[in-house]
This record gives sequence, structure tokens and C-alpha cells, in this order.
Amino acid sequence: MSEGSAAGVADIAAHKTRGPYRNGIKRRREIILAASKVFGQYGYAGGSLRQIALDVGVTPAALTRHFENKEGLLIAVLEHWDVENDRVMPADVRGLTRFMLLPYNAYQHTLDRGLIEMFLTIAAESSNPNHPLHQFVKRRYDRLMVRALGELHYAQEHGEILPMDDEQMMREVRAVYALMDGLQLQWLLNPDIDLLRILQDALGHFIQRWTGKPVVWADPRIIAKSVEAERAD
Amino acid sequence: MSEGSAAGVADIAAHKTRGPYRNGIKRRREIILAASKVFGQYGYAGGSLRQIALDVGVTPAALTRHFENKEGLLIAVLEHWDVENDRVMPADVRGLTRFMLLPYNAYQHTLDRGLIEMFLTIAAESSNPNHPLHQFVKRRYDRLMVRALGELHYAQEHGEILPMDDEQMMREVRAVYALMDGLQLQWLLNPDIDLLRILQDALGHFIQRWTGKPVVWADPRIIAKSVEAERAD
DNA sequence: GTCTATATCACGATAGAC
DNA sequence: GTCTATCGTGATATAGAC
Repeated sequence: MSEGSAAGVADIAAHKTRGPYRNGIKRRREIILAASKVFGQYGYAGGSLRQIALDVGVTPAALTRHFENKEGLLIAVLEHWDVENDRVMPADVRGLTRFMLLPYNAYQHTLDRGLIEMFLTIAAESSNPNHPLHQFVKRRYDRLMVRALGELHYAQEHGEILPMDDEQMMREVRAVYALMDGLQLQWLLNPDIDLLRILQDALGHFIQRWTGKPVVWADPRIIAKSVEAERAD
Repeated sequence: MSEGSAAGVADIAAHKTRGPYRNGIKRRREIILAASKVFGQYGYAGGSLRQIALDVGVTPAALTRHFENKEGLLIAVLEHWDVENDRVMPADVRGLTRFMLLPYNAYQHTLDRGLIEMFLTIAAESSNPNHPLHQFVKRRYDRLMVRALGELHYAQEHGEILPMDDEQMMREVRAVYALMDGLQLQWLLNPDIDLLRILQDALGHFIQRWTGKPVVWADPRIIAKSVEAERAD
């Protein structure tokens, strides 16, 4: 849940160019931000359109003008943050470097508590096949896995890591992302833990096995730079 | 979320011995099982007392005779499964052995999908400090961490692992449980993944680092035996 | 594009009969 | 111990005025 695809860009772009929505795009953004906060705090089932509308300063009816219904709003929210995340973890960061950035990426997320709450809550909530958003969330996570697997392949093809068979690669990728998600859950329950350090330690051992060489983590100032990038919205 | 304390035993025992509740204990159990299913499927906020009552075959009013309110019911559910889990992961399994059993323990959980759904959903949902169950769940996870840390200490004192400082131990423990929780989340979204194998692989590398020796996993028949134990309810 | 007003429904909880 | 009946609340969603 810590990284995402760029689905939904076209959708948002459409609203930017089509006439009738010219003035609505700003309000639409406000709604998405408020919805992120509310869904993060109370989950999807627990969060109400009323609360979101109250936050924005409009009535619930105004929300259903911009988004078909509650479900559509959540989907828009998820897609919005997928796009946002591309700014922190650009698509042109490939191979092993992408994995090396994961701890920073997770650390970034801790700067906005509501986001982690939302993604984890939604993921757990929608895990049941009967949940209206199950397919959407499942596909989203599948894409994330495929993408990560591709990057590990890339690393191998470019000689960044020792040879490894496909099945093994998949297991490594799943373990790494499990680590990320699980640790973010722990951070939610106890924000005092040193998420960056624990993640670097654990991921470092994974990567060390992959490369056969000790891991050297980048200068912490990289964090500051990335933070800056994310804050610039 | 994969292992728990034995809190609540006294509570349940009281209902067994005290007169007025003599006949209520069976119904109480039915309610707890139904509640596990419903909370697992819909989360705490999303699950309703009505649905639980419908499952049991009584009216919602009957539920509030057995449990003060919705919150009290969920707490009873969590405590019930903590006790159940002690049968699979007995308290007298100490040190490194306890960690070696974690993959089987997680695998056990996959036999009853509702349980993983419930624990993960509740954990994510209640992670917000404003949630009525936040303190309860936080304390529960804290106890789990302290217990696990204690077992790693035990392993060190008995020469099962190489020396490690306290801070490092805590990080190792947190990483291991993050792995467990995160992988169970992935399993919920895609039950086809080989949870046992991925967990043994990843945890194996942790333990290998701790001991300095390769890990040999126990005969898979151990799984069958444990399953049998859990099924016997 | 946003409002007010409202339809419709489900929720948790309680009172009191049996 | 369980029932019926009901209260008060808050939910999503829609209709129609402005």
C-alpha cells in the first residue's frame, strides 16, 4: 500500500480541460483532501459524507455532484494519492535504487498520518471479497507487486544483483512489501518507533543477500529533499 | 496481531461458575463466533449487532444482555481468540522455538479467513487515537511485542543466538511481526500466495543471522498436528 | 454548482411483557 | 433469557429551487 500506479491521471486531466468542470476542479480537490482525512480517521465504512462535507464547508448533496457516490469518491481519493506518490517515487527510478528508496518513501508517509491510516484501513476493510471495493483494491495491490517484481528483474538484468529465479524473486518482493505495510501498521499504533531505522535495517539485510555486498544508505539529506518535494503542493 | 495474551480467561471462567450464567455460556459462545464472522467481514464500524443477532438466530436485544454494548462484545471476541491461540502457541514454548513456530502459527490462521480479516481490520481501524478501542488494541499489541522481546532475550540467555544489544533486538522483533502482519494482509487480498513458504524463507533469513547457522524447518507434519489441535473445538 | 428539504433506511440501545 | 416495540440518531441519496 506504500506505492502506487498512475491510474486516474487521464480522469483528472479530463476535468481540467472540459468546460463545465473548469471551476469545479478546485472544489473537487478540496473534497478529495477532506475525504482522505475522514476516511483515514474513520475508515471507509465509518467515515461519512456528512463529515467530509462539513470539513469542506458544503452540504453532502454537493459531494454527489462531483462524485457519483461514496464509493466513487473513495476511488478518486486513492487515484489522487497514486498520482501524488509519483512525485516522491518517480517512474524513472529503476532497479535496485527503487528498493533503496522504499524506507524513505515509507518515512515520507509518516509525515501525514491520515494517509497511512487510510490506505491500511481501506486495504484491510476491502479484503473481503464481498466488499464493494475489493476488486479495485486487489487490482491496485497486484499492480504494485507486478511493478516491484519488474524492478527486481531490471536489477538482475543490469547486474545489480546476483542471479535469482522468478519464484524466489516474487517471494522476496512480497516479503519486502509485507515488511513495509506491517511496520506502518505498527507505527500507527505507536508513532514513537523509529520506522526509518527499522526499515533500513531489515530491508538492508534483504538487499545485502541480493547483492552479496553490504548496503550503504544514502545521506539523510535525501529525506529532506524528498520531503520538500512532497510539501510543495 | 498473530499471537495474543491470555487476558479474559478469568472473565470467561466466572461465567462458567456463577449460577445465573450457567446456561448462558453456550449462547455467549455462539454470539462470539457470529460476531467474529461479522466483524471480520465488515470491520467493527461496518459490522452491525443486527447482523450478528441474525446469524445467531436471536434479536439484537438478546445480545446486549450478554454484553454491555457493541464495544464490550468486540473486546470479548478479541479475548476469546487470545485464549484460543494459546492452544496453538502454548505459553511454555520459549525462546527461538517460539519464533520458529510463527510461520505455522500464521498458516493456521489462514484456515479461518474471518479471523485474519477481523484482527487486521480491527487493528487498522482502531489505529486512530480517537477510536473507542484504540487504547485496548494498542495495549494488546504492546503486550505482544514485549512478550516476543522477552523470548528473544530468553534465546540469548540460553545461548540459542549470538549476542545482540537490546535496541537491536527490539528492531528485529518489530520487523518479524511486521512481516507476519503484512503478509497476512497480502494473503487476504490474494489467498493463492504461498504464505507458509514466503514466511519460512524470510523469517529463516532473520533467524540465520541471529544464530549464525542455517535454518532447518521442522517436518510439515507438525502443521497437520497443530491444525488437528485447533480443529478440536 | 450549491443549496434546502426530504425520502428512505439502518444503526445502537432501552423498556417492559412473558 | 429472550422477545416485541420503539426511541433517537445519523447514514446515503435524490428532487427541485436558486
